[in-house]
This record gives sequence, C-alpha cells and structure tokens, in this order.
Amino acid sequence: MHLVSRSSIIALVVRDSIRILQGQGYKATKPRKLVLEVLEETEKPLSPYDIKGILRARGKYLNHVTIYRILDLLCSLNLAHKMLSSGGFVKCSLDAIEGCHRFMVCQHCGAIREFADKELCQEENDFAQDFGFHTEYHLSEFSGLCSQCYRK
Amino acid sequence: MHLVSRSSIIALVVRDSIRILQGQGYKATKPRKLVLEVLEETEKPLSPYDIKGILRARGKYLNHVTIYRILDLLCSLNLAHKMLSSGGFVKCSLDAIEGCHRFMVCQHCGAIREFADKELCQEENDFAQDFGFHTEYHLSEFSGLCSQCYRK
DNA sequence: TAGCTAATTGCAATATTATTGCATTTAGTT
DNA sequence: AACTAAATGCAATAATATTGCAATTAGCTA
Repeated sequence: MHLVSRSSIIALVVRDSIRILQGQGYKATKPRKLVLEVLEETEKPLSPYDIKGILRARGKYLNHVTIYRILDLLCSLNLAHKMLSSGGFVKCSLDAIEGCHRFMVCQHCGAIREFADKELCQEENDFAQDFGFHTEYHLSEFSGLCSQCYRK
Repeated sequence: MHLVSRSSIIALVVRDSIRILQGQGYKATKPRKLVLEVLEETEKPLSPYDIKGILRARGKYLNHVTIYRILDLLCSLNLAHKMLSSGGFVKCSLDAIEGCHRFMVCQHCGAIREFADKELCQEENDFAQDFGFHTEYHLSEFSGLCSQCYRK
C-alpha cells in the first residue's frame, strides 16, 4: 500500500539533493538533475557509462566527461558513493550518519540499500580508536542476499 | 626491538600464502611469488601497474595481464582485497576472520592495516540480519589518521 | 526581461586501465 | 628426462578515465 507514488518520492529526493548542492554554491543544472534521477530510480550501482546509456535510451544525451565530473562532485558531498564490489556509484540516503555509510548489496538482484546506525557506527569508531587510529569516515559493505532473494 | 627481521617475516607470510594456493591445486609460480612479496612488503594499496613498476625497478619483468590474473586469483581466495578508497590491492592478513575484513587506511601516509574482530563482525552480521539481509561476507574500511601521523 | 559573468558542460585528443585469444613456457608429475 | 595441464607472455583491442579549451547555461543584477 503506497500513499505516495514511487516517482513522486524520486522527485522529492532529487529536489532535496539539488538543494544541498545549491546550499554549497553549486548550480542546479539539467545534467546534475538527470544523473541524480537515474541514481535514485535505479537503486543499483551504476558506472558512468551505465548512466550515459540509460539516459541515451531516454533520448537524453550527456557527455561522459560531464557524468564523471558530476559523480565526483556528488561523492565529495556524500550524496553518492562508489561501491567496492562493482565499482559502480549509488545515491546515498540523506539521513545517513555523517562520516559513516553502511551498504547492503544483494548478490542476486543487485539491489543496494543504505543503512544508518549510530550505535554501530560509534562502536566501530571506538574499535579503531583502541588501535590509536583516528577515523575520519568509514564505509561498510555487506554482500549477501536480501530478504526477498533469500526466500527463493 | 625485533627478534626476527622484517624480511624473514615477509618470506614466511609469502610461503604461507603459496601453501594455501597449492592446497587449492594452484601452482607455486615465480610470478605469483613476486606479486605476493610486493604486496606483503609494501603494505599499501597497489594497482596492477604499481606492482608492475615496482618489480621492473628491481629488474623483474611481469606482463600486466599476468598481474591482473594473479590479483583476481588472490582475491577469489581472500588472500588479497581490493580497497574502496583507492581501488588498489592489499594483501590480507591470514588470520582475518572468514567473510569479514576490516581495514584502516591512513589518509596521510597511505598505510593500511587489517584487523580482525570476531565480536564486531558478529554484531554487524546481526545488524544486517535484523533487516532480513543474509550476509555472505562484509568489508569495512576506515579512513583517517594512524597513530603516528595523528601525533604530527 | 535582457544582459552579464562565473560556473558548468561538450568536444577532441590522449592517457590509462582492463580484457581476449592464442602461442609459448613452466611447475608438478611420472 | 619427458609429459601434460596450468600458467604466462604477447599482440591486439576494448573500456574507462583525464585534460585543456571553446561553447553554453544558471543565477544574478539592472
């Protein structure tokens, strides 16, 4: 039961991200909106050329250089992340805890989900601290099966 | 105070890794020993071409294709890992817990260290389980400053 | 709303990284 | 020493990433 449509959620999240960009002095350009939309819709790690292909299939053309630069920007602002497993990029959830990003990647359907957990995050930081290591940010990637794929 | 020399430790670790390879039916070839040595000595994430360069500087030549294939093999056996931050490869410590690898990467000196912690690992898996996610393995990467670089 | 300007994008050229099929070599065995 | 499957090297190619500069555009300002 959905109270709001998927597409309206996407539009909302994209708008939020754009607002963050603007808040940092970056412009709300068409290419940036397009890349954010694709990342938000797809929910799977995408390479720059994946994104280019998806957009082209919709009749939208973006130069690959532009996509590289947009992804760099999004990552620098923690609005996107580069995944280890695939090398692809994913959109971060906006409520992710600063400096701590935890992803689960389903080996079967490829879907990724991001989770924020303050406690676990703190514990990990403490753990590092015990080794005299001062953590700036950390990234955790789980690989396995999501609940739906596990049942099959 | 070192009771054993650094180089003898490296030799030992390399030999252990080679033994694991042989145990799985893979041959103990010169190129594989060379790549393992470099990874073990360097303690920093290295790209295939980094490895090629280091070896060439020592008068050893390996084709880059060979290095790619060796790194693939090592990763598939959990003897090496590809790091998120740099995309470079690092040697895994042999005592790392099955399915759970935790690295700390110093942003200043670039050194990486792997840590195994059964409890933290279990906690993370439980956390995933709560979301209905069944973890096959996970990888955690801390980025920050090591104790030495922090003091400066 | 037109015009201005810095930021952003597109383009072309190039560099870097990765992959493939096949001939040659080598480790581990007999 | 000879054999054989496995591993490496080579050449060609594909895919991915980067750079400098010209053209365009978003967000201002008048």
